[in-house]
Amino acid sequence: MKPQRSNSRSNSRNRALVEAAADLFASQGFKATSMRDIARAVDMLPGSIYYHFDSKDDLLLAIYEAGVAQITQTFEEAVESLDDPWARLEAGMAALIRAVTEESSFTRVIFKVTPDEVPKYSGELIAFRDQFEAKFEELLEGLSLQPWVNRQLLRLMLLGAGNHAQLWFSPDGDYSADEISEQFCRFVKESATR
Amino acid sequence: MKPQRSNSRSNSRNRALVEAAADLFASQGFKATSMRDIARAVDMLPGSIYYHFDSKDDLLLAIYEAGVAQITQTFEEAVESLDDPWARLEAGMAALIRAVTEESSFTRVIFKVTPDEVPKYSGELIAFRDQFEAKFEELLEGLSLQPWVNRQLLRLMLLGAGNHAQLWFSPDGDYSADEISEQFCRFVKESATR
Amino acid sequence: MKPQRSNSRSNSRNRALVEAAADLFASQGFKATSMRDIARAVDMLPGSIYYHFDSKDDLLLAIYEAGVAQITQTFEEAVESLDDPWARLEAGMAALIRAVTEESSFTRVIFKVTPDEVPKYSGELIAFRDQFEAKFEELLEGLSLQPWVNRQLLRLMLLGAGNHAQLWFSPDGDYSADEISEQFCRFVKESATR
Amino acid sequence: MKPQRSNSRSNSRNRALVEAAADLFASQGFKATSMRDIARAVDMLPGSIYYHFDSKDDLLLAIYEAGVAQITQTFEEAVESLDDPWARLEAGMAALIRAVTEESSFTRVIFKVTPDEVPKYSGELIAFRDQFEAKFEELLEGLSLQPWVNRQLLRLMLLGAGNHAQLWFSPDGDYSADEISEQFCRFVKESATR
DNA sequence: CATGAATGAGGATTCATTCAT
DNA sequence: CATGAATGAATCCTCATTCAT
Repeated sequence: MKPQRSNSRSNSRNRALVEAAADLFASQGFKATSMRDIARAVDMLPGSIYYHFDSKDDLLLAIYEAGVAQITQTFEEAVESLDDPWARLEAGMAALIRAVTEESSFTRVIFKVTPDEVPKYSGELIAFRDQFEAKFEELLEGLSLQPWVNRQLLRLMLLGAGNHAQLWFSPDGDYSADEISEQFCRFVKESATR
Repeated sequence: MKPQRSNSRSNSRNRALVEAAADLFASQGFKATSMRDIARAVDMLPGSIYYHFDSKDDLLLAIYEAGVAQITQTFEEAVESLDDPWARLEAGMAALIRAVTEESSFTRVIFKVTPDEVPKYSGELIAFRDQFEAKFEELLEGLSLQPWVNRQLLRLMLLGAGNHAQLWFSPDGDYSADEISEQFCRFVKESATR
Repeated sequence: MKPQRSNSRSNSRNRALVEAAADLFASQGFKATSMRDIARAVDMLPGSIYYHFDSKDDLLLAIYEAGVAQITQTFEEAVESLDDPWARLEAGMAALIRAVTEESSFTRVIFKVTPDEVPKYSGELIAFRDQFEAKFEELLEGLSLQPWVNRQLLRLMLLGAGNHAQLWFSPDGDYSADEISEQFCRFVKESATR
Repeated sequence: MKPQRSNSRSNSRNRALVEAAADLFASQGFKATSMRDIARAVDMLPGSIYYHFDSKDDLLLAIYEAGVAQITQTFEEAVESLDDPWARLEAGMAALIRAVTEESSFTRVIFKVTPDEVPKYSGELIAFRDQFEAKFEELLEGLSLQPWVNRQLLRLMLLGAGNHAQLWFSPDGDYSADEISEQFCRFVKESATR
């Protein structure tokens, strides 16, 4: 009775829909955004959204997917041309901060909406997050560090610090994403390399 | 016309009410927790809650207030007996991680529910948060650091890293709050001092 | 289990209670005024009102009773010293307008709150209203009128006109209750006599 | 961001909805009528009403609008074929009495529900009322009256008398709207001319 | 005389969702 | 592709009232 696999025809309206939803989820949160809000933003009726997506949860899933794809790409582009592991870390960190703040709302949704808000897909959402964190982990692998350094905790510290920027970063503020990244990484570089 | 300091009589039921609400807000989030949920948890009727608090928002305000009081106290107790600035930082950081994770749900609410979820009181909630962050800032003032260190960004990094622990920390996990704090602070200490 | 006949001990608090309720009923209406509103106005708790009155409806009943007593007295005082039937009509009409507007809120309640808002006592309330209207009717009996005049409709016209003043009369307006009454009565006098 | 002229699609159900609401508002009052009551009357669920109207207040606004349109039309039809100012007054007055009593409940709502019951729209509601009263005023302008007559007070007297009929008029009673109007106007005509 | 605490029913409104057209 | 109309359950909250103390 409902043959399609993951109901999301990709045409112009569909794109606008996802973008509007991402904007709203990123700025107000998932629960606080209603289907009405989204519909209004794309000049549609609430019911019409269901032609494109089976549910609000599915919409979020699509946004997460697109967001991870995007941040991964941004991340890789920032890093691929660099050889020095520390330069790569710094570039990656800067990409994270940008993703969490300025960049498109797709990426911001990933860090704003936590998987446990959508039990139905929490597994998938966590998987998407992990997918990105794995990229980040790779970055750390390239570093040669002092024996006292716990790589897992280092990763968590940097991720947390970067993530947190979404709460205080302002494009008009005193620091750019690059400057912030440089400062954060310097603590690690100066301490963890003899 | 009637002073009434913000409707919240303090007796046994009232306490249970706030605690139940804090538990739920901390674990499910503010929006996702209904007054019904809270009422059920304390075996009350939803309407009865309004004898104790004027609104759901006011409940959150009370929790924030209690949470900040508690974390501030925990924080100060952890730090006051210590003289060495780095030892103080480490102890403070550990207190933050504990507050964000194990400790009573009151403190967890502060880091889980963001002020912008409650427009009516966002000002007050931010003030409560700042109150704690000021304590944290004091800690950093005691440190003598290299000239390249930006104290503001350092504070933000540590706060973010600690804050983030709420998402991954597990009391049964590989590391204790103390161990995590020690690792985080070591990056700073080893790099930022001579 | 509840011996008292019409539960309304008359002491100071009781008086304040009825007055506050009358004020609120007169200005906001019966349905729109909550027991909480009334309690707040006399610095009591909502539950405490029930020591004095058995229900909100009973409160209204008491107000109606007091209101009718008062308007009747005002009315009689205005009229008793006069002999000329037309002068009596004019004075009575002026008393009505005052009752509906400036005078204590007790009388205003009678003309603002309609009996059908309180099914339980609608009979009693109507009786109270009739009690006053009877006074008004007496006034008309003294007049000698042309045969074409229907006394019942005349009464209804004057009552309606006076009643209506509650909606537009202002103590700071262009006309006093006396002037209004004089104008209204003049139409009747000039046409209905010889 | 979206004009939307005030949410009220016009089709069959919508019409039934407004009519049912008008009936209930006219007979029980605005505050005393719940959305549940209205929904039950049209065999809908309470929530469904909100597809057609944004709020209970908006429903009242729509009814007022329709009511004023209707009474204005009735009024004009009654008056337009007549030339004699006194005949016009009498016809207009009769139309008012009918509007307040027998006629559709739309018009009755205007005279039963006072603007101050709905603070949000009290301005608009007053404007609607004024719109009708202006029609009534025009009627008086055509009359040549004695110098002692205050046209404003005359208007208020007639309006009040007519308005009041809603409380006592019965279609099965002793008098028709025409008879009542004739009697009321006669007082004015006989006194105020020559 | 009154309070403190609660009840239970009902208030308006919002929600994600459905489905015939 | 989308709408127009509705559902049903849940939302926060307010109500008049009760009753042990």
